Amino acid sequence: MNYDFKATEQKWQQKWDEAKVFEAQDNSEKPKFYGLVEFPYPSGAGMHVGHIKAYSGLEVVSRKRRLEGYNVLFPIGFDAYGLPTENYAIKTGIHPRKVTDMNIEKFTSQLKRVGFSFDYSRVVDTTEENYYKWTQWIFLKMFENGLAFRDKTLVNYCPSCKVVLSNEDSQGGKCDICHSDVVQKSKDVWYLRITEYADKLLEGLNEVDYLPNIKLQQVNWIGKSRGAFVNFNLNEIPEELKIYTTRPDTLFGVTFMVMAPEHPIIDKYADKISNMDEIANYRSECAKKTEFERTQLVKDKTGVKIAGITAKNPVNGKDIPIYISDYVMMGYGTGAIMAVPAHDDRDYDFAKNFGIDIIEVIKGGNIDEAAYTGDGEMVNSEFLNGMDNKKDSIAKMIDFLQDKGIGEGGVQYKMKDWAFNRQRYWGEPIPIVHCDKCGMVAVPYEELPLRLPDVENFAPGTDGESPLAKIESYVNCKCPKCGGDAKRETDTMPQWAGSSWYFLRYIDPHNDEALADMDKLNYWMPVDWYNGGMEHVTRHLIYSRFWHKFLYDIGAVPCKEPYAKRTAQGLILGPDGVKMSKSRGNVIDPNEVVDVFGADVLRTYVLFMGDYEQAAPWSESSVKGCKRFVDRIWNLQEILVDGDEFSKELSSSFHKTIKKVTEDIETLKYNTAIAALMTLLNAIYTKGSINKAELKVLLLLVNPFAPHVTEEMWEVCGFGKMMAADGEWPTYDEAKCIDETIEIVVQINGKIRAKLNVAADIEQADAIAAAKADEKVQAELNGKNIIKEIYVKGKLVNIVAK
RNA sequence: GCGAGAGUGGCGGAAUCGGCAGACGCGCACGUUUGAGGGGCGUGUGGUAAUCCCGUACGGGUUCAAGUCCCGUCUCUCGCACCA
Repeated sequence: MNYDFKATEQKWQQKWDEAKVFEAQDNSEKPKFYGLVEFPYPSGAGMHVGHIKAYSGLEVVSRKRRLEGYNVLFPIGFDAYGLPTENYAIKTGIHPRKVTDMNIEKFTSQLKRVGFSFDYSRVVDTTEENYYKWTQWIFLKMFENGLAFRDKTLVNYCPSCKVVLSNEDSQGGKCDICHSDVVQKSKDVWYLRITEYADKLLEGLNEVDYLPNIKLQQVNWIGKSRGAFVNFNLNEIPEELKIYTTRPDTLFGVTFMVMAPEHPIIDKYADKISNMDEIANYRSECAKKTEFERTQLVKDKTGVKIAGITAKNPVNGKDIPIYISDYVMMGYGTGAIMAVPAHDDRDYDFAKNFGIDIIEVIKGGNIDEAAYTGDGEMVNSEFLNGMDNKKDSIAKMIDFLQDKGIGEGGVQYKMKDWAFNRQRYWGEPIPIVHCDKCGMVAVPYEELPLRLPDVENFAPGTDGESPLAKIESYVNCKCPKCGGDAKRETDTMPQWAGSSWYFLRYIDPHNDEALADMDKLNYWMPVDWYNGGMEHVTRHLIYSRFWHKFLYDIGAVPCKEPYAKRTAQGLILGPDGVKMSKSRGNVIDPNEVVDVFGADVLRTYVLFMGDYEQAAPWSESSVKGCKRFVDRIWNLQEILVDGDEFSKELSSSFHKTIKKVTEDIETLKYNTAIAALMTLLNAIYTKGSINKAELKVLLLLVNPFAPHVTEEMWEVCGFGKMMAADGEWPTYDEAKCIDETIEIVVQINGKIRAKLNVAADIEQADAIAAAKADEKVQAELNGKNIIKEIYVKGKLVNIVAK
């Protein structure tokens, strides 16, 4: 009796759809479970098996939860704004709306063929008006609260093409398109003040259950450091140079200072500087370097000494020179540093290059050879001498700075404000109007959504502007405040915008009054379990936590943290062991696997192929192992007998397997859960029969992995109408997981010499006696003195003898 | 450079409160069924002629007992990267 997976899978996908069994209930007495997977970007290439693995993890958990009696929300949607769609539109002339719809349709059909239990009544598409209306609403709330602002920044700009380029498109300082020199251009851009939430984002990590490495990556990304701000008086001009340092203990070791090349003090006092030519030269050379190059030149420190301005070290009054160098960046701290060559590698390299004094202030290294960055006793530091640098001297120095009014303790973050705009068409329009009289004015809430206008040509405008800038009917408008002529903002939001709050919309996807109803939010939030890729645990996860915390602060959501738990799956590599990519031609299409082996096999394999969190290569032949597994489940019907309780021979195997599968699914150990099911299946075939009570439990256990074949058998065997609706997850009895007899190992001096079958509850004395009674053991022990006897309960006996 | 993780058969991977290394699957071999084609069933499968012995990246150590703990070295993957 061959299993017709094609017909069966189609049959049940249709039945589930018709019965709406996977639709979450908003009003339910049941406990809730909200499982979230990262919604895909619907690219033209369709899904690959990596998507399937990413969704299969929580798919299994969701199916299990339903059988356990939970009201489950397991939604899916599409993060559909983005460059590939736009580029495709530029190339083909097909409107991005149309491209997006086609791609979503393709993705949906792929998802459905795999039999995922998503709630398709709640699909969210970030490019739909009634969705981005609320993305814009959140932006306006941020604008209102001073969290969205405009500021200048340097961007890669090609003067020939007149476009802003990403770092990737300007490698080597040349424009990717016309190969002319790229320059750094100052441009007004939108920012979201995420730094204001840095501490909240850090603190929030204490109340969530993320994998430790995910938490750590977030902590590193935020990059909080403690230190001090210190003001250095400048000798020739009436100005202080403020610096930030994490090492106030080393202030006596300062022998020079360095400013970022673009530091404003230089231009302000250009007339006091006698070598501005040299400085201008250095600056233009730096401007040619892309950020990429700038970070490559780690060892070779370059720079220019500022002639005409020197500083005074505030702790000892010594005069020190000031340099500019591109190893100091305007974007972090104050754009200027105090340099302590004796105890900082970069300052050391610089000092060696420029022949600057190196003064040791912490004992422990050899400053003739290298900077010493470790800890030790303070020297050459007046009132700090003799102290431990780490323990006392930092606090003492900060006290000193504060007393004298020349500095104070402070913190800095590596995380920068979020550059929140793109000069592109296919994104959410930023709902702001520029009025000569009123400045930047928000589009009134009742006018949302601010619709993306139709255009013919999606290519970016000249002078680094968005395609929207070319549409006069869009750009020209009236100021909502004064009614005068005004112009619309023409930049759009970056791709990260829509994905920063989508999990809220799933809760109430059709709401016109609010981004989601508060009662529903109260019921469903927070997300109980969020799974996705490791590549998103910094940016997307931080951004969306930021938005959520802001929404909490304005009372739009009921909880501080959006995700109670976060895990991450590993990649599926190509059969050649490298990352799947179109250019390599090693991409596996899930449709092809479903065609040949069926959805149940695909689902089982992506979870069985290895540790869920680790990357693993695709193996066509290993898929066959899972095919056999599914077929062997089906063929159990041939050896089915009556019975309404577990048979004696299989009872403990069943209890053990229920326990193993129940626990493993909760800890991402899908591979060992499936292995346990295979082991049980082998035991059943060895016995030669399975009764109805046993089959019923087995089908339930296998169902989250292979739902189609188990549903069909559930019906055929008369266990019920539809497992997804009437099945109940089996329970186990801890006491019945234990076998009556067990095998213990007998070691002599740590080497295995015999194996014994004994009663499971055997005591130490009996076990050792039984071991000594063994023939082989006696032979080994002959003529030796027993020194020690060790018994590990249920495992082994070790006899130490000489 | 910094941070995190990982090195186990021909392959994917099991087993880490120290206690039978290689579960489960692939592949392979032999047998069987046989209208035979990426079929089914059974047996075997770390190395070795071996029931001895040797084996979890490499070198030491602790222990009755080490893949697991400690010290040192090497390699790979990922993230961040001149963050003061």
